[in-house]
Amino acid sequence: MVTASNAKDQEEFQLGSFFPYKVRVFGTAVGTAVSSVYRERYGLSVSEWRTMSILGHTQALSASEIVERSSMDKVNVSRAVQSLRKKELLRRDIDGEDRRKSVLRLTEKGLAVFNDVIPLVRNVEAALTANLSEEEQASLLALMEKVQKNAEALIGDMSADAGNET
Amino acid sequence: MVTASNAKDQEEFQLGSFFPYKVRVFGTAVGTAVSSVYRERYGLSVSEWRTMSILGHTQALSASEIVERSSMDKVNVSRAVQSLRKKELLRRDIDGEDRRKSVLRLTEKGLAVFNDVIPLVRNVEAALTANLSEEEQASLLALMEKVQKNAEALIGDMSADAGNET
DNA sequence: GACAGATAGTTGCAAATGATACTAATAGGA
DNA sequence: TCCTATTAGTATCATTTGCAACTATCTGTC
Repeated sequence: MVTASNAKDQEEFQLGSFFPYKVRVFGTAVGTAVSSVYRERYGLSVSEWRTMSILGHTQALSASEIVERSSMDKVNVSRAVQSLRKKELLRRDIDGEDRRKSVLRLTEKGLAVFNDVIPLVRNVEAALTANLSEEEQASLLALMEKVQKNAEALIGDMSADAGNET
Repeated sequence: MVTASNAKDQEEFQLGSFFPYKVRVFGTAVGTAVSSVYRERYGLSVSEWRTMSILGHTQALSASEIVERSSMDKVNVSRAVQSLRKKELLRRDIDGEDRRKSVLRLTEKGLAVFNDVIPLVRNVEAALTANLSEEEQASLLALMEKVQKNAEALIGDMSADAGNET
């Protein structure tokens, strides 16, 4: 038994019990369950849905304000806006004060779609956590947030390393 | 106060407190933290990493056996295999009994890469849950699994509805 | 032993995502 | 006023992913 610990460490890696793998599978399942609702009904992508749902209640924001609230980057938002305009769900005007800025709002059609989708996604949301107690739901959210913070810290570290060797 | 409940339901949708949105943001952060490790070091994609890690310890599987163990579909696996072969990290032979089947195993080079990456991803895994107690980790996994089952049930229902109207 | 179906894996096309570079407009000095 | 740096948003290209159709091989039945 000379080769014990070292060889074992490497040999026993099991994808199925690897935490990040489980997270990804979990996230994909949840994401698919929700997004297929608005995809099937209205052909909306995730970015489009996010954009709509942020505009839905606040109305009239610029693209960069949407970026701030949606964890999407500006490229993503720009494409969602284009595609929503093509579908006539969203209208874009130019800010009078600053002509770089857009003023985005849902059209009536867009608002109608949004209001139609809301109860559907709310149902899915409810079904996802139906068999969890209030405490469990709160705990799940809290733990996810904690892990997410750790992940973001790691990502930050890595890009810092990449840019800067000092 | 005539318009109370109905209007409110629709108006108050907040993306930031929408459970599936939180899950997606969480999953993306975790996924990015891990995959950038093997992407930056060896240019491996998630599918490639999964394929390697399944072959790593069991050795010599067919593509469809990888499909069963990886929550990837066969297209995904096929492409990962191609790309790993191009990098000479994986070797494919043809099964003598059934010439449709492939026999996949890591090359020496592939095994070396795999063994090199394992401690790195293990570190990330540890860092992600460093500030969670054993109980919290167990609870997080259990709750994710519960929600995931719900999500899979929903997805199953939806595709059943789509195919079949009776 | 030939033919219908099932199975293993591949290919091609379209949508989605990420990273980088670019254009247009504004702001802040000198 | 003019010049540089910033900011808003768009365009470009490479990767990734999903879906559907396709090829090759095998199995079972007649």
